[in-house]
Amino acid sequence: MIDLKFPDGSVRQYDDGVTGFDVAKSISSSLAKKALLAKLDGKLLDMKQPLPGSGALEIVTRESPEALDVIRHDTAHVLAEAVQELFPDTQVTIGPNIEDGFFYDFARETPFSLDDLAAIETRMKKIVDRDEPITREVWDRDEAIAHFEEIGEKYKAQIIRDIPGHEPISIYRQGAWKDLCRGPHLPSTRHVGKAFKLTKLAGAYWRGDQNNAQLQRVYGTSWASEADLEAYLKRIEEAERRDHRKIGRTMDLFHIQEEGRGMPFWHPKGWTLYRTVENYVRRRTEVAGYVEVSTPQILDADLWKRSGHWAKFHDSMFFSETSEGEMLAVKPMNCPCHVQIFNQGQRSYRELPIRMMEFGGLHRYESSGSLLGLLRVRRMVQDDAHIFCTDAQIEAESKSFIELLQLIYRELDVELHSVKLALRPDERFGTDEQWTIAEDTLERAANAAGVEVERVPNEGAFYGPKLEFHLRDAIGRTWQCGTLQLDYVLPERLDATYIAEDGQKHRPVMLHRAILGSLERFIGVLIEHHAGAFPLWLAPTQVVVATITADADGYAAEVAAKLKSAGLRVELDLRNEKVGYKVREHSLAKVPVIAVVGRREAEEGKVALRRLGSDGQSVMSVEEATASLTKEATPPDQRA
RNA sequence: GCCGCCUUAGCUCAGCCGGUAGAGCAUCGCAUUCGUAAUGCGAGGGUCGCGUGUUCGAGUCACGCAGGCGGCACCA
Repeated sequence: MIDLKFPDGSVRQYDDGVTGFDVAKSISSSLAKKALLAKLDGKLLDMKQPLPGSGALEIVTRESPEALDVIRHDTAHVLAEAVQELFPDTQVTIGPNIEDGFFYDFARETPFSLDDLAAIETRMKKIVDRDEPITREVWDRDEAIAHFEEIGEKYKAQIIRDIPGHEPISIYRQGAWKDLCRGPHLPSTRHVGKAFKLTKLAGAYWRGDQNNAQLQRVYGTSWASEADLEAYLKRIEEAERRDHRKIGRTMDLFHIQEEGRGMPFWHPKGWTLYRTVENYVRRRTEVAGYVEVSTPQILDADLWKRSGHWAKFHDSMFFSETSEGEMLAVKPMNCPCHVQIFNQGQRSYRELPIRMMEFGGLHRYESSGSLLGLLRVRRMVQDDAHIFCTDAQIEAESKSFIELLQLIYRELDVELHSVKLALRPDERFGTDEQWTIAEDTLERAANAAGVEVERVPNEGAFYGPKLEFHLRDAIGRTWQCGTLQLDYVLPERLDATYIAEDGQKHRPVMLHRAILGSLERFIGVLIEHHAGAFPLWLAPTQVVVATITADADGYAAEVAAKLKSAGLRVELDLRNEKVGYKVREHSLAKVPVIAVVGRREAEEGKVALRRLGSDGQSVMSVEEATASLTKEATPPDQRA
């Protein structure tokens, strides 16, 4: 006998071997009908799986949050069944659930087309209607491998081979179709429901390696109810309206054209935003004890060979041979240049740490398929700095860097999504011992600054591990913006030294760090976070002075001049248009403040301020308006 | 770079089975001076991404290329 404790606190006894389904039925037949999964001591089980022992039992229904992942996973299985019914020459591989949905990777000669997707979706709904029971079986490993080999599912056979020896090989049958899967699953295909939609088609490499075969990946979204699906589709649609490329065009911020793929042209308004962000970060960085430098855009390739970048990255560098036979390369990164400045003259331990920063213009020949608006470009400016310090200074420097980054993100009002610790890659310089120290030090510093890190193997730079600070774009993709990298290698390769207290030459450690990452990417994300409606201090145009009739033209010009001389970015709209038209146009252009003036304001020496997003106005004197707007437009680091 | 999709006026888009290009907004002109999210009338604006082919005839069909979008791979 086993004891089961229910959510209401009651405890009942059941026979050994009882299933979740039996228990649900003993409570009520309606519960048994809508039961999806059994949750025993927090572990999800199939309804038809015998409960392994006593514990706290919960019957999971469609409404439970944990049901959603299983619904999504089962939708992927229904997708695979539909695909194999319609396209028998297709092999299945893997099909996990992901945020908001699922995907499934298929192996087949001819790629799917969008028409195929529609047919597959129709077939999926038929499979749901068929209400095929889903049942679990445990197979012998070798038999399972032989079976999948025999039916031509070589990817499945490979997956089974890679399952650790002690784990059971569970096979799920779903009507006449079956798949290797860990589970758990719903009782039958009816429970998948029809609140799903196949969304996109993509190529994806087997096991994420471009040397392997390319599979056909089908993405879909799946929800517990039609209403949730509708809400999701609407959310995506709204997010697409925040796309920085779209806002960049409508607000006239920047453009990119064919002749300069990945190389943004900044328009006057976009450049105003850019410089506002740049100058803000410059001030914050100076206050934090950095010195700013500037280094050449083009250098002899020899420097990049010595640093090690040439060997690893010359495929994505711009370079050319001069008429005199010199090989010159366009700067893809600033680090070696900063070491050159450090190396001038003899450094003393008394100077350390040296925090050397540069808004460094870089060019990288990024692969054509990776370019994306401002978020992935070939020409960028990094807010790059290198801290040359001693081992003893690493942790404190790291911690204060992370705190500076947090302050700046807070003041720019962007939300940090996650912090990753990218660990040693296969191709690397330096000893394992150095790597271990470097990785642990970065994690300790992050924790000291109150940041939890997610360790990701293999993703570090060739010279050291990285902390990556990720932000999200409007549709939820994450982008590395800030970074902190600990490097023992470059000082060695480029022979950087200082004289320590003992009178001997020592190697400094280098911390590579950026807060925004690149101005381009950061501003792309910034646009999407704010949907173009920036706080006053960032807005390219802060105030539009708009007239109601031409009578007020002279007064409006006076008002605009006063606001401008107070340092505000002001435009004057004297066009012969109705005030409603002007309000609409400037509101759509996300101008934060419209100062309307008519005959009345002109007579009384006042302005009527209208804030973006509100439909009221507040009437005040020009002096009051100037004072309050100037105060609000002050960058956060310069406020009292 | 790889897979799928897309490319028509400055922008957003319509153009059925191939018969020779259209709307709204924007722009320009005229009228209107009108108090908080679109005043009216009129005009101009297109090598239909580029190239080749099929055809009496191609925006429409086929092939190639380029760029963009969504993924994958890459990301110092």
